[in-house]
Amino acid sequence: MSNEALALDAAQNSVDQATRLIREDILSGRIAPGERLKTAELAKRLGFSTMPLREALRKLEGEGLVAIEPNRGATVRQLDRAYITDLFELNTELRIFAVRRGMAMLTLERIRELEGLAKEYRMHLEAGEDLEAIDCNRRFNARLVEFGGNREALRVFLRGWDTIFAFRRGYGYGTGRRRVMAEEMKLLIEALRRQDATSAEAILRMQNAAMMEDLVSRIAPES
Amino acid sequence: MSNEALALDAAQNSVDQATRLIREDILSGRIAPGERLKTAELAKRLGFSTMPLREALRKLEGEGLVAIEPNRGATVRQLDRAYITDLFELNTELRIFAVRRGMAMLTLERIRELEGLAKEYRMHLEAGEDLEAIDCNRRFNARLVEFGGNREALRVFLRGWDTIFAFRRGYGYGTGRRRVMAEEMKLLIEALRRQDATSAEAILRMQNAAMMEDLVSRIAPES
DNA sequence: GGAGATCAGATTGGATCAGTTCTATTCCGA
DNA sequence: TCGGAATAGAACTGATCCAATCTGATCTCC
Repeated sequence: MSNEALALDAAQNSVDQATRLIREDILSGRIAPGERLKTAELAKRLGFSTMPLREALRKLEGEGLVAIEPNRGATVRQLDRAYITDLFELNTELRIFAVRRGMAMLTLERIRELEGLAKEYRMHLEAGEDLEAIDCNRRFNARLVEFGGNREALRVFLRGWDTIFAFRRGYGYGTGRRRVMAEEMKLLIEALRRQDATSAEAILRMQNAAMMEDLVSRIAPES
Repeated sequence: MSNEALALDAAQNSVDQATRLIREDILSGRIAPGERLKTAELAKRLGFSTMPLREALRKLEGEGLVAIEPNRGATVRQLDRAYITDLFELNTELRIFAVRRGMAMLTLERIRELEGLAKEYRMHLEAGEDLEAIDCNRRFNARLVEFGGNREALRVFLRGWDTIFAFRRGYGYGTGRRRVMAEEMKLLIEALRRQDATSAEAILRMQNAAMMEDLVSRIAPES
């Protein structure tokens, strides 16, 4: 499991280092879905022996990021349409769950933190800094789920989020949704301030519907 | 990821076979949480060389079942109280989500299938066949979540369920809840028949509260 | 000209081995 | 008798080797 997504990698030995490097390469899009991961090639590129890489690939197989077929080696896992939409829907549900559960424990400080992140998001947006905006969006939502207080939900959410974005990178982002997103953050925070779970849930569901439409339109009809 | 929990293991090579065997040993409780998994010992017991076992353990590390510390080897992951309760709560939420989402797509045939499983559960209960009853309960709930139509939710649910039960095995089950459980299955099915999502959700939440209380009472106060 | 067999190169799978790190016992001194 | 250090053993880590398998290209035959 991605304990490392929360607590950082110890990464003292080659296996952990290699795992982290390959994982980053996949999630950042430097290695595309479907691409083969040959141990010899990775060994040369990353400077390890093939042994640690074999173990690293197995670990990533366990995480679901790569698929290993007997005698054919590892490939970056193909993410089909159903998988991505299921993942996305699940993540929306996790956010709603977190908001409902965390509403009572929300402090003013936490709301301010979310406001800060929303503001940062708008700034990056206006400056045209796409990558920073995306990262900020991730931090906003991760924090939102974290305030729900269920660490397992957060773990599942983060893995899903990263996988979805690794996928979207290949298909491009919809820039049209960006400004709406900033507006939705604002509305959500207001709902949180009012302790209005119903409104918050409605906002998240609307957001889900819009994002899902955008997502599906980019994916080939059947895959 | 436990693709194998859904699609069965191909298991042509030693690594996949070893992974499956060790996973079963852990989830069935034959190997206790915290116990060390020495490659040499496993190699002798399972009849493989140490090489495939190293990779198998890495894969299980990715799945979150074992923890590997540098130069100290693998141990069955320790499941603390917060982890288990978070997992349990998440699973309840996933069931509620599945019921809400799957309600509209419920056919009479599916409801009958659930009824069949509920009946089987009662029979095993009266016959005192605990293990069969537990397995039946798992199938009932897995089917319930599956009818929700979100395969990712199902995957997360199953992994959580298996982990929780691997944990409970060590602390013993509450036999007092058994008969209530059978009653709750019945009520849930009735609610599904009436397309009454609100009732169904209420039943699941009540069940969650009762189970959680039972669970927490068995765990040491702090761990 | 196309389909299937064949063969060489590339890649994975499993095994063994030396080096390093950790663990647990033992031994020595206070 | 207790505490700490030294040591011996066990286990893990990383590297290399060889066999088994796959991939892709060429060649032959229909």
